[in-house]
Amino acid sequence: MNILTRKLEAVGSLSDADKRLLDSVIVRSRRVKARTDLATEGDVPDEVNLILEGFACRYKILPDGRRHIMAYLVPGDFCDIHVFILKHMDHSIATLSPCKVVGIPRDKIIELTERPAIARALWWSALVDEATLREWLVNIGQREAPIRIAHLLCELLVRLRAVGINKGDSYSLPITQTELGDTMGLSSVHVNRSVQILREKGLITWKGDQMVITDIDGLIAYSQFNPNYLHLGERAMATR
Amino acid sequence: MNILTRKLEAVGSLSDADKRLLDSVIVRSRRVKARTDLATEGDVPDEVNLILEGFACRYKILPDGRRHIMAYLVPGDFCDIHVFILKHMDHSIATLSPCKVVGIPRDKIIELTERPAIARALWWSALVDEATLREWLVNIGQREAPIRIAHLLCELLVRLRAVGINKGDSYSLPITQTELGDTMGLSSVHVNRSVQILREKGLITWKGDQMVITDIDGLIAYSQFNPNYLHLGERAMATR
DNA sequence: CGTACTATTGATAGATATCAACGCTGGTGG
DNA sequence: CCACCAGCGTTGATATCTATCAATAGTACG
Repeated sequence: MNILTRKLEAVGSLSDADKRLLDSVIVRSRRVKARTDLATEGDVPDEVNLILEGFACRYKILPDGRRHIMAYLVPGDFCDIHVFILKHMDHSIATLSPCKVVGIPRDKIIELTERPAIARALWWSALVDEATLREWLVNIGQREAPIRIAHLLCELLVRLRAVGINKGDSYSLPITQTELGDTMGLSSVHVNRSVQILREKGLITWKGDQMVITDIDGLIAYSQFNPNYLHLGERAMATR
Repeated sequence: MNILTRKLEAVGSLSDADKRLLDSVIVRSRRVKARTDLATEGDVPDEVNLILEGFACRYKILPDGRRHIMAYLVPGDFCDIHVFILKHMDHSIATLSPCKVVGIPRDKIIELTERPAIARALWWSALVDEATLREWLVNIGQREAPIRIAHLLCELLVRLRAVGINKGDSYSLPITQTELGDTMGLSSVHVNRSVQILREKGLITWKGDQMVITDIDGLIAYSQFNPNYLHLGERAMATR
């Protein structure tokens, strides 16, 4: 079962025909180096990118050169579905790590949306993306740095678990502390000190790409994490 | 022309039949007092609320009692379209000022989405809401307090202008400084001082409900405001 | 074996929160 | 009609959080 199917089945089961259709869109995937734009603000893309492996992000650059990362795109996530309605990209998308990506042409997407179960799952996915944005807004607006970071780490575990690319309470987090800072609205120095607090509390280990959550219950409690906003069914929540 | 039609026509023109259908959903509107929940986190609403007059907001309450406002809902905005896909509300919705609201039953919404032009306009509206959320994330994550507030004031002018309820560069902003703080991730004291900076710079006047932007070009420049993310067509942008 | 990026640390500056107090205003009950 | 009360805006003093600057060390990579 491909990763997209796995993600969409969290919403509701799909017929064999639906699954075959989903398989058929994942052909001719390409490899993309780390830190490469998949789409740039102002673009009018003609196909939709789906991440198969690796981490990508949505970001904006401010006039003074600062960057803010507004979303992480992990395997199973679509980059630019809005293309069908909104003319130009109002933000950019870039890989963070090396990625495997597949570009799905317009026609194929339309074919997908003609299947009610798939259309519903895609709509669910878009709404969850929006709910995640709202939670990020609260996170940045209200929580102080170490808690803010801890909250993100919980979210990522749940999201990666939903597509089965966690390893227990560990996962690959191929980003730098500077990138984490651009995500959390913090300087890289402050991220460093905040991460050290999480380490000292015995909540996590983070070395290279490997994020190990050593005390998941502690991390959830510390970060006030409540996964409701991800709207995962019971099935996905139980999957380890 | 009702306010919903006005908003949706910013995307593309609608047929007379479409307009009549839109008129038909705005019946039996009700008045709601200020500071009243229209939906509460955990609810499973059965109809969709549309704001006709007044300001409402999306918000979440944190375990320690803090509140974060994640969106302003102004006339023409739908509160809870996601109801069709996501079971329960992952946030609450409340009026800020006295409002006129209409509850649109499920069936009516389905009827609306059977019209291609209306369906497209509703989809556009949802995508713009999401783009707005991304811009708010950048705003809170990267800009300091007075600029952050200025940016919001620019956005509100553009949005209210799009539905024709501005008065030149002035509009009714029926919220307190504390509520503005809950929106911007700032304390009310700091909001107060930041607003004074905007006043001293000659950019705005704000007394009671009346927000007067006294130097719109200055405010746009100061806040680095770029309305691209609102994806308004040329028509809406030119409307005063 | 340089080179460049990343992580880390210390010192200092700046932004924002918190606490406390006061005046103003609008509503409300006597 | 007036006294009182509650909420809001405002101000000052102080504490806390976070950014910036600068330096060092580890690490990957050509």
